[in-house]
Amino acid sequence: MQTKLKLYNSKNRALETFNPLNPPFVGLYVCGPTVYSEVHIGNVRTFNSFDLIYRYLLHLGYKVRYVRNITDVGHLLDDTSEDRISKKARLENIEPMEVVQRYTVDFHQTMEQFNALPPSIEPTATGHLIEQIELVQTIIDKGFGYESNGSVYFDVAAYNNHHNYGELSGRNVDDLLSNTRDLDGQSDKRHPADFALWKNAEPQHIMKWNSPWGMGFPGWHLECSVMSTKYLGKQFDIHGGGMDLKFPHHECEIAQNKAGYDEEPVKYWLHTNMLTFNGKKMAKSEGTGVTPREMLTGDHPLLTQAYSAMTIRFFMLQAHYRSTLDFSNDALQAAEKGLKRLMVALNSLPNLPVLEKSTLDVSDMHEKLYAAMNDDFNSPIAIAHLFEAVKWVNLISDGKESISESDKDALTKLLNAFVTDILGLKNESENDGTEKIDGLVQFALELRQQAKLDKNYAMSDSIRDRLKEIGFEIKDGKDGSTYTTL
RNA sequence: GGUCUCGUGGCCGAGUGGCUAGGCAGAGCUCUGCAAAAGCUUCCACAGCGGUUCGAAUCCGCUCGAGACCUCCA
Repeated sequence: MQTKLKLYNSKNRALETFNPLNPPFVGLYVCGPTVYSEVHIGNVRTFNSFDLIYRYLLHLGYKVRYVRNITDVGHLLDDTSEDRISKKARLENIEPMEVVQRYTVDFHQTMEQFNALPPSIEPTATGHLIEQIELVQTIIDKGFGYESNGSVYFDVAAYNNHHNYGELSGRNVDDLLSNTRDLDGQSDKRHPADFALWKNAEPQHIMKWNSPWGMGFPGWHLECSVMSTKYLGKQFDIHGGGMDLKFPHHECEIAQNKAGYDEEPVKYWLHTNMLTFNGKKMAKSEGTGVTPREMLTGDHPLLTQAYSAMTIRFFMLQAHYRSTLDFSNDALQAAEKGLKRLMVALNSLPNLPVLEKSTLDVSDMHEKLYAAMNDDFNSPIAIAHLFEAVKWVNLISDGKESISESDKDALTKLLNAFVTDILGLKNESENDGTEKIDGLVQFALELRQQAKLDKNYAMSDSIRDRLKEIGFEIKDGKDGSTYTTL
Protein backbone atom coordinates (compact mmCIF):
# COMPACT_ATOMS: atom_id res chain seq x y z
CA MET A 1 0.00 0.00 0.00
CA GLN A 2 1.20 3.45 -0.91
CA THR A 3 2.34 5.64 1.91
CA LYS A 4 3.76 8.43 -0.17
CA LEU A 5 0.54 10.40 -0.17
CA LYS A 6 0.68 13.57 1.80
CA LEU A 7 -2.29 15.67 2.61
CA TYR A 8 -2.82 18.96 4.32
CA ASN A 9 -4.47 18.46 7.67
CA SER A 10 -6.18 21.74 8.31
CA LYS A 11 -6.48 20.96 11.98
CA ASN A 12 -2.70 20.93 12.39
CA ARG A 13 -2.11 23.30 9.50
CA ALA A 14 0.51 21.00 8.16
CA LEU A 15 1.21 18.57 5.40
CA GLU A 16 1.07 15.07 6.83
CA THR A 17 1.78 11.63 5.46
CA PHE A 18 -1.44 9.75 4.98
CA ASN A 19 -1.61 6.68 7.20
CA PRO A 20 -5.12 5.32 7.46
CA LEU A 21 -6.33 3.93 10.77
CA ASN A 22 -7.18 0.51 9.31
CA PRO A 23 -5.58 0.05 5.94
CA PRO A 24 -6.59 -0.76 3.30
CA PHE A 25 -9.87 0.71 4.50
CA VAL A 26 -10.41 4.43 4.48
CA GLY A 27 -13.34 6.30 5.99
CA LEU A 28 -14.19 9.54 4.27
CA TYR A 29 -16.96 11.83 5.44
CA VAL A 30 -17.94 14.96 3.54
CA CYS A 31 -20.59 17.48 4.51
CA GLY A 32 -23.18 17.49 1.78
CA PRO A 33 -25.69 20.10 0.72
CA THR A 34 -28.76 21.44 2.42
CA VAL A 35 -31.44 20.64 -0.07
CA TYR A 36 -33.72 23.63 0.04
CA SER A 37 -32.73 25.04 -3.34
CA GLU A 38 -30.53 24.30 -6.32
CA VAL A 39 -26.86 23.95 -5.56
CA HIS A 40 -24.70 26.66 -7.05
CA ILE A 41 -21.47 26.21 -8.91
CA GLY A 42 -19.45 26.89 -5.77
CA ASN A 43 -21.09 23.93 -4.09
CA VAL A 44 -20.25 21.88 -7.13
CA ARG A 45 -16.60 22.84 -6.83
CA THR A 46 -16.43 21.46 -3.33
CA PHE A 47 -17.98 18.16 -4.30
CA ASN A 48 -15.76 17.95 -7.36
CA SER A 49 -12.74 18.52 -5.18
CA PHE A 50 -13.72 15.67 -2.94
CA ASP A 51 -14.52 13.57 -5.96
CA LEU A 52 -10.91 14.03 -7.06
CA ILE A 53 -9.73 13.01 -3.60
CA TYR A 54 -12.05 10.01 -3.52
CA ARG A 55 -10.99 8.92 -6.99
CA TYR A 56 -7.32 9.20 -6.16
CA LEU A 57 -7.68 7.19 -2.96
CA LEU A 58 -9.52 4.53 -4.93
CA HIS A 59 -6.85 4.60 -7.59
CA LEU A 60 -4.18 3.99 -4.98
CA GLY A 61 -6.07 0.86 -4.03
CA TYR A 62 -7.72 1.90 -0.82
CA LYS A 63 -11.12 0.50 0.03
CA VAL A 64 -12.88 3.77 0.65
CA ARG A 65 -16.23 4.18 2.31
CA TYR A 66 -17.34 7.60 1.22
CA VAL A 67 -20.19 9.03 3.28
CA ARG A 68 -21.79 12.29 2.24
CA ASN A 69 -24.89 13.46 3.99
CA ILE A 70 -27.97 15.20 2.76
CA THR A 71 -29.14 17.86 5.18
CA ASP A 72 -32.89 17.85 5.01
CA VAL A 73 -33.74 19.63 8.23
CA GLY A 74 -32.33 21.82 10.86
CA HIS A 75 -30.66 24.91 9.53
CA LEU A 76 -32.22 27.79 11.33
CA LEU A 77 -32.74 31.16 9.79
CA ASP A 78 -31.53 33.95 11.99
CA ASP A 79 -34.62 36.08 12.18
CA THR A 80 -37.14 33.34 12.84
CA SER A 81 -37.08 29.93 14.38
CA GLU A 82 -38.11 28.46 11.07
CA ASP A 83 -35.63 26.39 9.17
CA ARG A 84 -34.79 26.85 5.53
CA ILE A 85 -36.60 23.81 4.31
CA SER A 86 -39.87 24.49 6.01
CA LYS A 87 -39.68 28.11 4.95
CA LYS A 88 -39.28 27.08 1.36
CA ALA A 89 -42.13 24.61 1.75
CA ARG A 90 -44.41 27.29 3.15
CA LEU A 91 -43.53 29.70 0.36
CA GLU A 92 -44.22 27.13 -2.31
CA ASN A 93 -47.16 25.62 -0.48
CA ILE A 94 -45.81 22.11 -0.60
CA GLU A 95 -44.69 19.51 1.87
CA PRO A 96 -41.18 19.95 3.27
CA MET A 97 -40.29 16.51 2.02
CA GLU A 98 -41.30 17.58 -1.47
CA VAL A 99 -38.72 20.32 -1.27
CA VAL A 100 -36.18 17.83 -0.06
CA GLN A 101 -37.00 15.34 -2.77
CA ARG A 102 -36.95 17.87 -5.56
CA TYR A 103 -33.55 19.31 -4.72
CA THR A 104 -32.03 15.99 -3.78
CA VAL A 105 -32.86 14.64 -7.20
CA ASP A 106 -31.61 17.84 -8.77
CA PHE A 107 -28.36 17.59 -6.84
CA HIS A 108 -27.79 14.01 -7.95
CA GLN A 109 -28.44 14.86 -11.57
CA THR A 110 -26.08 17.79 -11.39
CA MET A 111 -23.24 15.82 -9.85
CA GLU A 112 -23.71 13.08 -12.38
CA GLN A 113 -23.31 15.59 -15.17
CA PHE A 114 -20.03 16.63 -13.65
CA ASN A 115 -19.01 12.99 -13.62
CA ALA A 116 -18.67 12.88 -9.85
CA LEU A 117 -18.88 9.38 -8.44
CA PRO A 118 -21.75 8.84 -6.03
CA PRO A 119 -20.81 8.33 -2.40
CA SER A 120 -21.00 4.89 -0.80
CA ILE A 121 -23.63 6.03 1.65
CA GLU A 122 -25.72 9.16 1.49
CA PRO A 123 -27.57 9.40 4.79
CA THR A 124 -30.16 12.01 5.64
CA ALA A 125 -30.65 13.93 8.85
CA THR A 126 -34.32 13.03 9.08
CA GLY A 127 -33.43 9.39 8.77
CA HIS A 128 -31.31 9.55 11.91
CA LEU A 129 -33.45 11.36 14.44
CA ILE A 130 -33.36 8.54 16.96
CA GLU A 131 -29.59 8.49 16.91
CA GLN A 132 -29.48 12.25 17.23
CA ILE A 133 -31.80 12.25 20.22
CA GLU A 134 -29.63 9.56 21.80
CA LEU A 135 -26.52 11.64 21.36
CA VAL A 136 -28.20 14.68 22.89
CA GLN A 137 -29.15 12.59 25.89
CA THR A 138 -25.64 11.22 26.21
CA ILE A 139 -24.16 14.69 26.11
CA ILE A 140 -26.57 15.84 28.81
CA ASP A 141 -25.75 12.78 30.93
CA LYS A 142 -22.08 13.54 30.72
CA GLY A 143 -22.63 17.05 31.87
CA PHE A 144 -21.92 18.87 28.65
CA GLY A 145 -25.47 19.82 27.76
CA TYR A 146 -28.39 21.44 29.49
CA GLU A 147 -32.07 21.82 28.84
CA SER A 148 -33.66 25.21 28.69
CA ASN A 149 -37.31 25.83 27.78
CA GLY A 150 -37.64 22.69 25.72
CA SER A 151 -34.36 23.23 23.93
CA VAL A 152 -31.02 21.64 24.71
CA TYR A 153 -27.77 23.50 24.41
CA PHE A 154 -24.18 22.42 24.37
CA ASP A 155 -22.30 23.83 27.34
CA VAL A 156 -19.15 25.18 25.75
CA ALA A 157 -17.64 26.41 28.99
CA ALA A 158 -18.10 23.05 30.72
CA TYR A 159 -16.70 21.25 27.72
CA ASN A 160 -13.73 23.53 27.57
CA ASN A 161 -12.75 22.60 31.12
CA HIS A 162 -12.00 19.10 29.89
CA HIS A 163 -11.25 19.63 26.25
CA ASN A 164 -10.16 22.35 23.92
CA TYR A 165 -13.04 24.03 22.17
CA GLY A 166 -11.62 25.91 19.20
CA GLU A 167 -8.83 23.47 18.43
CA LEU A 168 -9.84 23.14 14.81
CA SER A 169 -10.51 26.74 13.91
CA GLY A 170 -7.90 28.28 16.16
CA ARG A 171 -10.27 30.17 18.38
CA ASN A 172 -10.16 30.59 22.07
CA VAL A 173 -13.21 30.29 24.20
CA ASP A 174 -12.65 33.42 26.25
CA ASP A 175 -12.65 35.48 23.09
CA LEU A 176 -15.73 33.70 21.86
CA LEU A 177 -17.59 34.24 25.08
CA SER A 178 -16.82 37.93 25.14
CA ASN A 179 -16.72 38.59 21.44
CA THR A 180 -19.73 36.87 20.01
CA ARG A 181 -22.09 39.26 18.39
CA ASP A 182 -25.27 39.98 20.20
CA LEU A 183 -28.18 38.25 18.61
CA ASP A 184 -31.74 38.17 19.74
CA GLY A 185 -33.38 34.98 20.88
CA GLN A 186 -30.37 33.62 22.67
CA SER A 187 -31.67 34.20 26.14
CA ASP A 188 -32.10 30.46 26.68
CA LYS A 189 -28.36 29.99 26.51
CA ARG A 190 -26.02 30.25 29.42
CA HIS A 191 -23.29 31.58 27.21
CA PRO A 192 -23.46 33.15 23.78
CA ALA A 193 -21.03 30.58 22.42
CA ASP A 194 -23.26 27.67 23.41
CA PHE A 195 -25.00 26.05 20.49
CA ALA A 196 -28.25 24.17 20.08
CA LEU A 197 -28.34 20.39 20.22
CA TRP A 198 -32.10 20.24 20.17
CA LYS A 199 -34.44 23.07 19.44
CA ASN A 200 -37.95 23.50 20.80
CA ALA A 201 -40.54 23.82 18.03
CA GLU A 202 -43.23 26.45 17.98
CA PRO A 203 -46.75 25.08 17.40
CA GLN A 204 -46.82 26.34 13.79
CA HIS A 205 -43.52 24.69 13.01
CA ILE A 206 -43.96 21.97 10.40
CA MET A 207 -40.86 19.85 10.73
CA LYS A 208 -40.82 18.62 14.30
CA TRP A 209 -40.47 15.39 16.21
CA ASN A 210 -41.17 14.10 19.67
CA SER A 211 -38.30 13.93 22.11
CA PRO A 212 -37.61 13.72 25.83
CA TRP A 213 -37.63 17.52 25.83
CA GLY A 214 -40.87 17.93 23.91
CA MET A 215 -41.65 18.58 20.28
CA GLY A 216 -38.68 19.94 18.45
CA PHE A 217 -36.01 19.40 15.88
CA PRO A 218 -32.29 18.63 15.97
CA GLY A 219 -29.59 21.24 16.19
CA TRP A 220 -27.44 22.41 13.34
CA HIS A 221 -24.37 20.27 13.84
CA LEU A 222 -25.73 17.10 15.30
CA GLU A 223 -26.46 15.10 12.20
CA CYS A 224 -22.86 14.94 11.02
CA SER A 225 -21.60 13.75 14.39
CA VAL A 226 -24.20 11.04 14.47
CA MET A 227 -24.00 9.84 10.91
CA SER A 228 -20.23 9.85 10.63
CA THR A 229 -20.05 7.81 13.83
CA LYS A 230 -22.74 5.42 12.71
CA TYR A 231 -21.20 4.61 9.37
CA LEU A 232 -17.50 5.19 9.92
CA GLY A 233 -17.01 4.64 13.61
CA LYS A 234 -16.07 6.85 16.51
CA GLN A 235 -12.73 7.44 14.87
CA PHE A 236 -12.27 7.68 11.17
CA ASP A 237 -9.71 8.91 8.69
CA ILE A 238 -10.84 11.92 6.74
CA HIS A 239 -13.49 14.52 7.30
CA GLY A 240 -14.01 17.09 4.59
CA GLY A 241 -16.08 20.09 3.78
CA GLY A 242 -15.91 23.65 2.57
CA MET A 243 -13.76 26.16 4.39
CA ASP A 244 -16.81 28.02 5.50
CA LEU A 245 -17.91 25.04 7.56
CA LYS A 246 -14.79 24.99 9.66
CA PHE A 247 -16.37 27.23 12.21
CA PRO A 248 -18.73 26.75 13.79
CA HIS A 249 -19.98 23.58 12.12
CA HIS A 250 -16.93 21.34 12.29
CA GLU A 251 -15.78 22.76 15.57
CA CYS A 252 -19.13 21.88 17.09
CA GLU A 253 -19.01 18.46 15.53
CA ILE A 254 -15.71 17.69 17.21
CA ALA A 255 -17.05 18.96 20.52
CA GLN A 256 -20.16 16.80 20.26
CA ASN A 257 -18.16 13.72 19.41
CA LYS A 258 -15.67 14.17 22.17
CA ALA A 259 -18.34 15.05 24.67
CA GLY A 260 -20.52 12.12 23.67
CA TYR A 261 -18.05 9.41 22.72
CA ASP A 262 -14.81 10.46 24.43
CA GLU A 263 -12.90 10.00 21.23
CA GLU A 264 -11.05 12.30 18.87
CA PRO A 265 -13.25 11.60 15.88
CA VAL A 266 -11.18 12.62 12.89
CA LYS A 267 -7.58 11.99 11.95
CA TYR A 268 -7.33 14.29 8.94
CA TRP A 269 -9.45 17.36 8.32
CA LEU A 270 -9.60 18.55 4.73
CA HIS A 271 -11.11 21.89 3.84
CA THR A 272 -11.70 23.00 0.29
CA ASN A 273 -11.60 26.60 -0.73
CA MET A 274 -14.27 28.75 -2.23
CA LEU A 275 -15.12 29.44 -5.83
CA THR A 276 -15.38 33.18 -6.12
CA PHE A 277 -17.22 35.33 -8.53
CA ASN A 278 -15.73 38.77 -9.17
CA GLY A 279 -13.47 38.02 -6.25
CA LYS A 280 -16.25 37.29 -3.82
CA LYS A 281 -17.65 34.12 -2.42
CA MET A 282 -20.93 32.88 -3.77
CA ALA A 283 -23.50 32.73 -1.04
CA LYS A 284 -26.52 30.55 -1.46
CA SER A 285 -28.33 32.43 1.27
CA GLU A 286 -27.78 35.75 -0.49
CA GLY A 287 -28.72 34.51 -3.91
CA THR A 288 -25.33 35.38 -5.39
CA GLY A 289 -24.60 31.91 -6.57
CA VAL A 290 -24.44 31.00 -10.23
CA THR A 291 -26.19 27.72 -10.84
CA PRO A 292 -24.82 24.82 -12.87
CA ARG A 293 -27.82 25.20 -15.14
CA GLU A 294 -26.90 28.79 -15.94
CA MET A 295 -23.41 27.73 -16.85
CA LEU A 296 -24.43 24.71 -18.85
CA THR A 297 -26.86 26.79 -20.87
CA GLY A 298 -24.88 30.03 -20.93
CA ASP A 299 -27.97 31.79 -19.65
CA HIS A 300 -26.22 34.27 -17.40
CA PRO A 301 -25.29 37.92 -17.99
CA LEU A 302 -21.63 37.26 -17.26
CA LEU A 303 -21.31 34.43 -19.75
CA THR A 304 -20.98 34.77 -23.50
CA GLN A 305 -21.68 31.11 -24.17
CA ALA A 306 -22.62 27.80 -22.64
CA TYR A 307 -19.92 25.68 -21.05
CA SER A 308 -19.97 21.92 -20.81
CA ALA A 309 -19.81 20.19 -17.47
CA MET A 310 -16.42 18.75 -18.37
CA THR A 311 -15.07 22.19 -19.22
CA ILE A 312 -16.19 23.43 -15.85
CA ARG A 313 -14.77 20.42 -14.09
CA PHE A 314 -11.46 20.84 -15.90
CA PHE A 315 -11.44 24.54 -15.07
CA MET A 316 -11.84 23.69 -11.41
CA LEU A 317 -9.14 21.04 -11.50
CA GLN A 318 -6.66 23.55 -12.88
CA ALA A 319 -6.64 25.19 -9.48
CA HIS A 320 -5.58 23.51 -6.28
CA TYR A 321 -8.47 22.58 -4.00
CA ARG A 322 -7.15 24.73 -1.17
CA SER A 323 -6.90 27.88 -3.27
CA THR A 324 -9.73 30.20 -4.01
CA LEU A 325 -10.64 30.09 -7.65
CA ASP A 326 -12.08 33.08 -9.39
CA PHE A 327 -14.54 32.27 -12.02
CA SER A 328 -14.85 34.29 -15.22
CA ASN A 329 -15.93 33.91 -18.79
CA ASP A 330 -12.36 34.29 -20.07
CA ALA A 331 -11.01 31.66 -17.72
CA LEU A 332 -13.70 29.23 -18.81
CA GLN A 333 -12.96 29.81 -22.47
CA ALA A 334 -9.32 29.08 -21.82
CA ALA A 335 -10.26 25.90 -20.00
CA GLU A 336 -12.51 24.82 -22.84
CA LYS A 337 -9.73 25.06 -25.40
CA GLY A 338 -7.17 23.45 -23.15
CA LEU A 339 -9.44 20.53 -22.38
CA LYS A 340 -10.14 19.98 -26.04
CA ARG A 341 -6.44 19.83 -26.81
CA LEU A 342 -5.92 17.35 -24.01
CA MET A 343 -8.77 15.09 -25.08
CA VAL A 344 -7.83 15.15 -28.75
CA ALA A 345 -4.33 14.04 -27.86
CA LEU A 346 -5.68 11.32 -25.62
CA ASN A 347 -7.93 10.05 -28.39
CA SER A 348 -5.11 9.99 -30.91
CA LEU A 349 -2.96 7.85 -28.65
CA PRO A 350 -3.95 4.52 -30.24
CA ASN A 351 -2.90 5.77 -33.69
CA LEU A 352 0.64 6.67 -32.71
CA PRO A 353 3.33 5.02 -34.82
CA VAL A 354 5.77 2.86 -32.91
CA LEU A 355 9.48 2.43 -33.49
CA GLU A 356 12.22 0.35 -31.94
CA LYS A 357 13.29 2.88 -29.40
CA SER A 358 11.73 5.64 -27.39
CA THR A 359 13.23 9.07 -27.32
CA LEU A 360 11.03 10.05 -24.40
CA ASP A 361 11.09 8.93 -20.80
CA VAL A 362 7.68 7.53 -19.95
CA SER A 363 8.66 6.30 -16.51
CA ASP A 364 9.80 9.80 -15.63
CA MET A 365 6.38 11.10 -16.64
CA HIS A 366 4.85 8.40 -14.48
CA GLU A 367 6.90 9.55 -11.51
CA LYS A 368 6.01 13.19 -12.00
CA LEU A 369 2.30 12.59 -12.29
CA TYR A 370 2.13 10.54 -9.12
CA ALA A 371 4.39 12.94 -7.29
CA ALA A 372 1.98 15.74 -8.10
CA MET A 373 -1.06 13.90 -6.84
CA ASN A 374 0.76 12.59 -3.80
CA ASP A 375 1.52 16.16 -2.87
CA ASP A 376 -1.87 16.97 -1.40
CA PHE A 377 -3.78 16.13 -4.57
CA ASN A 378 -2.07 18.79 -6.66
CA SER A 379 -4.17 18.46 -9.79
CA PRO A 380 -2.87 21.67 -11.45
CA ILE A 381 0.65 20.32 -11.42
CA ALA A 382 -0.55 16.97 -12.70
CA ILE A 383 -2.37 18.73 -15.52
CA ALA A 384 0.74 20.71 -16.40
CA HIS A 385 2.58 17.42 -16.81
CA LEU A 386 -0.27 16.02 -18.83
CA PHE A 387 0.16 18.86 -21.28
CA GLU A 388 3.78 17.92 -21.60
CA ALA A 389 2.54 14.47 -22.53
CA VAL A 390 0.20 16.07 -25.06
CA LYS A 391 3.19 17.68 -26.64
CA TRP A 392 4.90 14.31 -26.79
CA VAL A 393 1.94 12.76 -28.53
CA ASN A 394 1.94 15.50 -31.14
CA LEU A 395 5.68 15.30 -31.68
CA ILE A 396 5.48 11.54 -32.08
CA SER A 397 2.69 12.00 -34.61
CA ASP A 398 4.91 14.40 -36.51
CA GLY A 399 7.77 11.92 -36.44
CA LYS A 400 9.93 14.29 -34.43
CA GLU A 401 10.09 11.95 -31.47
CA SER A 402 9.60 8.21 -31.31
CA ILE A 403 8.11 5.71 -28.94
CA SER A 404 8.44 1.96 -28.55
CA GLU A 405 5.55 -0.44 -28.41
CA SER A 406 5.89 -1.08 -24.71
CA ASP A 407 6.32 2.59 -23.89
CA LYS A 408 3.28 3.40 -25.95
CA ASP A 409 1.26 0.92 -23.93
CA ALA A 410 2.61 2.34 -20.70
CA LEU A 411 1.89 5.90 -21.76
CA THR A 412 -1.61 5.00 -22.87
CA LYS A 413 -2.33 3.33 -19.59
CA LEU A 414 -0.86 6.19 -17.62
CA LEU A 415 -2.68 8.96 -19.39
CA ASN A 416 -5.98 7.15 -19.31
CA ALA A 417 -5.58 6.52 -15.62
CA PHE A 418 -4.96 10.16 -14.88
CA VAL A 419 -7.37 11.81 -17.24
CA THR A 420 -10.24 9.37 -17.00
CA ASP A 421 -9.98 7.65 -13.63
CA ILE A 422 -8.38 10.27 -11.42
CA LEU A 423 -9.36 13.61 -12.91
CA GLY A 424 -12.69 12.15 -13.95
CA LEU A 425 -12.72 13.75 -17.39
CA LYS A 426 -14.55 12.15 -20.26
CA ASN A 427 -15.28 12.85 -23.86
CA GLU A 428 -18.54 14.63 -24.22
CA SER A 429 -19.07 15.04 -27.91
CA GLU A 430 -17.84 11.75 -29.27
CA ASN A 431 -20.19 8.88 -29.96
CA ASP A 432 -23.06 11.13 -30.83
CA GLY A 433 -21.90 10.25 -34.31
CA THR A 434 -23.00 6.72 -34.96
CA GLU A 435 -21.50 4.66 -37.72
CA LYS A 436 -24.14 5.78 -40.15
CA ILE A 437 -23.57 9.43 -39.41
CA ASP A 438 -19.87 8.94 -39.70
CA GLY A 439 -20.43 7.34 -43.08
CA LEU A 440 -22.48 10.30 -44.23
CA VAL A 441 -19.88 12.80 -43.16
CA GLN A 442 -17.14 10.77 -44.78
CA PHE A 443 -19.16 10.76 -47.98
CA ALA A 444 -19.54 14.52 -47.80
CA LEU A 445 -15.81 14.83 -47.31
CA GLU A 446 -15.22 12.69 -50.39
CA LEU A 447 -17.49 14.94 -52.44
CA ARG A 448 -15.64 17.94 -51.13
CA GLN A 449 -12.31 16.36 -51.96
CA GLN A 450 -13.47 15.81 -55.52
CA ALA A 451 -14.67 19.42 -55.72
CA LYS A 452 -11.26 20.55 -54.57
CA LEU A 453 -9.57 18.44 -57.22
CA ASP A 454 -11.87 20.05 -59.76
CA LYS A 455 -10.88 23.40 -58.31
CA ASN A 456 -14.52 24.01 -57.58
CA TYR A 457 -13.71 25.88 -54.43
CA ALA A 458 -17.14 27.44 -54.13
CA MET A 459 -18.53 23.96 -53.76
CA SER A 460 -15.86 22.72 -51.38
CA ASP A 461 -16.23 25.80 -49.17
CA SER A 462 -19.98 25.40 -49.22
CA ILE A 463 -19.72 21.80 -48.03
CA ARG A 464 -17.34 22.89 -45.32
CA ASP A 465 -19.67 25.65 -44.15
CA ARG A 466 -22.76 23.47 -44.18
CA LEU A 467 -21.09 20.73 -42.19
CA LYS A 468 -19.95 23.28 -39.68
CA GLU A 469 -23.49 24.54 -39.30
CA ILE A 470 -24.61 21.02 -38.57
CA GLY A 471 -21.84 20.60 -36.05
CA PHE A 472 -18.92 18.98 -37.80
CA GLU A 473 -15.65 20.83 -37.98
CA ILE A 474 -13.48 19.97 -40.96
CA LYS A 475 -9.75 19.78 -40.56
CA ASP A 476 -7.71 19.69 -43.71
CA GLY A 477 -4.46 17.89 -43.23
CA LYS A 478 -1.68 16.62 -45.36
CA ASP A 479 -3.27 13.24 -45.87
CA GLY A 480 -6.81 14.34 -46.48
CA SER A 481 -9.53 15.75 -44.29
CA THR A 482 -10.82 14.66 -40.94
CA TYR A 483 -13.58 16.05 -38.79
CA THR A 484 -14.50 16.57 -35.18
CA THR A 485 -17.95 17.01 -33.79
CA LEU A 486 -18.50 20.38 -32.18
C1' G B 1 -13.18 45.00 16.57
C1' G B 2 -11.07 39.64 16.90
C1' U B 3 -8.93 35.31 14.11
C1' C B 4 -6.91 33.93 9.51
C1' U B 5 -5.67 33.77 4.26
C1' C B 6 -4.02 35.96 -0.06
C1' G B 7 -1.81 39.74 -3.63
C1' U B 8 2.46 36.04 -9.67
C1' G B 9 3.03 38.21 -16.91
C1' G B 10 -3.24 40.61 -21.00
C1' C B 11 -6.55 36.50 -18.32
C1' C B 12 -6.79 31.83 -15.21
C1' G B 13 -3.36 29.56 -12.20
C1' A B 14 1.29 26.40 -10.08
C1' G B 15 5.62 27.27 -7.51
C1' U B 16 8.33 28.48 -0.62
C1' G B 17 15.65 30.40 -0.93
C1' G B 18 19.46 29.62 -6.63
C1' C B 19 17.86 25.64 -12.29
C1' U B 20 12.06 31.30 -13.04
C1' A B 21 5.12 25.17 -14.19
C1' G B 22 0.95 24.77 -17.31
C1' G B 23 -3.48 26.50 -20.00
C1' C B 24 -5.67 30.65 -22.83
C1' A B 25 -4.58 35.10 -25.43
C1' G B 26 -0.42 37.72 -28.41
C1' A B 27 3.81 37.16 -32.00
C1' G B 28 6.58 34.19 -35.64
C1' C B 29 6.71 29.79 -38.50
C1' U B 30 4.74 25.00 -40.71
C1' C B 31 0.65 22.93 -43.24
C1' U B 32 -3.04 24.99 -46.92
C1' G B 33 -6.55 26.88 -53.18
C1' C B 34 -8.29 30.07 -49.24
C1' A B 35 -9.65 29.64 -44.41
C1' A B 36 -10.24 27.03 -40.12
C1' A B 37 -8.20 23.60 -37.13
C1' A B 38 -3.83 21.63 -35.61
C1' G B 39 1.36 21.63 -34.65
C1' C B 40 6.20 23.82 -33.53
C1' U B 41 8.82 28.10 -31.63
C1' U B 42 8.52 32.47 -28.74
C1' C B 43 7.81 37.54 -25.77
C1' C B 44 5.74 39.31 -21.12
C1' A B 45 5.71 38.31 -13.89
C1' C B 46 6.29 37.80 -9.05
C1' A B 47 1.64 44.74 -5.06
C1' G B 48 5.17 48.60 -2.84
C1' C B 49 9.22 49.79 0.54
C1' G B 50 12.95 48.11 3.77
C1' G B 51 15.74 43.90 6.00
C1' U B 52 18.24 38.83 6.33
C1' U B 53 21.38 36.17 2.65
C1' C B 54 26.76 35.01 -1.71
C1' G B 55 21.69 34.76 -3.74
C1' A B 56 14.41 35.90 -2.53
C1' A B 57 8.55 35.59 -6.13
C1' U B 58 9.92 32.23 -2.12
C1' C B 59 12.24 34.05 4.84
C1' C B 60 11.34 38.65 8.31
C1' G B 61 9.15 43.67 9.12
C1' C B 62 6.19 47.67 7.55
C1' U B 63 2.71 49.96 3.98
C1' C B 64 -1.18 49.47 0.53
C1' G B 65 -4.98 46.30 -1.50
C1' A B 66 -8.34 41.99 -1.63
C1' G B 67 -10.94 38.06 0.64
C1' A B 68 -12.76 34.39 4.42
C1' C B 69 -14.58 33.21 9.28
C1' C B 70 -16.55 35.31 13.87
C1' U B 71 -24.45 34.36 12.07
C1' C B 72 -27.12 29.73 7.97
C1' C B 73 -23.56 28.90 4.05
C1' A B 74 -19.49 24.17 -0.06
